[in-house]
Amino acid sequence: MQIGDLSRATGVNIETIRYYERAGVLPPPARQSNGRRSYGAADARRLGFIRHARELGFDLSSVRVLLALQEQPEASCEDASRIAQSQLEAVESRLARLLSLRDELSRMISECGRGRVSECRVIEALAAGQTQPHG
Amino acid sequence: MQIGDLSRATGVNIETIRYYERAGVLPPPARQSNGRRSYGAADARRLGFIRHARELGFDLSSVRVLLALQEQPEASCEDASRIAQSQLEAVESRLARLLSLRDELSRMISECGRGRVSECRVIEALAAGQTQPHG
DNA sequence: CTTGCTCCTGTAGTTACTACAGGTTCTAGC
DNA sequence: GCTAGAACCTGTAGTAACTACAGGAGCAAG
Repeated sequence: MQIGDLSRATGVNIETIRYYERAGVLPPPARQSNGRRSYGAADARRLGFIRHARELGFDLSSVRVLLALQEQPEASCEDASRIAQSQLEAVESRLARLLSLRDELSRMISECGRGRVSECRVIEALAAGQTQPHG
Repeated sequence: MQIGDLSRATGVNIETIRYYERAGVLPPPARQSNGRRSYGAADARRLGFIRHARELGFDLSSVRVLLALQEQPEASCEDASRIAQSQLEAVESRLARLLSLRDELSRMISECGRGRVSECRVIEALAAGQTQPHG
């Protein structure tokens, strides 16, 4: 499998695959006699794992830890669970934040009189925010 | 007001204030005779506006547009409303995505047997994801 | 044998900052 | 007047996770 095939198989950009190799989450693959990268099914599985973890919001350093854990099946599961737990907490706090943003944006839009900017609630809402406390 | 005062007044990092000047969202301020930046109340208001917009998830190019609109009060409100509307849509889609991530993470964690990695549902859940379609 | 595709390396650009190096200026205390 | 230490200045580089491009090589088809 050349890099283009792996890209099509996994939906991951070619440049991103090479980036993952530089970043140390994909091992340097074997090379064909002409110097081109040669991948196998294991690489596709690993890349699929990485892609899914990234889509779940794990950063590459967490992915590295998860991959290392995966390679020692006798190790404890707690590290993986802890990473997922902290990821869940981050997701919960992003959720709470986004919910309040949605409310504020909805309110801004519904209050916009569709008149002149001087009467526009959108800009006023943004300007008003500066006096409110923020955590 | 020197840059440090403005920073304390708005809660925006000094380096970030200088960055905003380079990025063209804060106008280059007057300088004291010693070359130091000198700000007024209008700058603090503008920076508060920028900060609030950034907290709402607007990127700097949207902030630039909103600021430009703000400066021509005779213009139509529709541009501002449209920016807020597209922002709302982005927030809604991020919300939907995060909600499903939360469910998947919760499930992963609750199914983790807290045994060996070989039985770990967290890693398995990530590996399994690769065969599922993603939009 | 030329066109065009895929691949290679290496570097620079992206966003929104943040951090540092190396230098100047101001302020307070002695 | 002198010195220590803030606070400020410019300019550059680092961050994450890519993305894009320059410039060159190999390969397959017509």
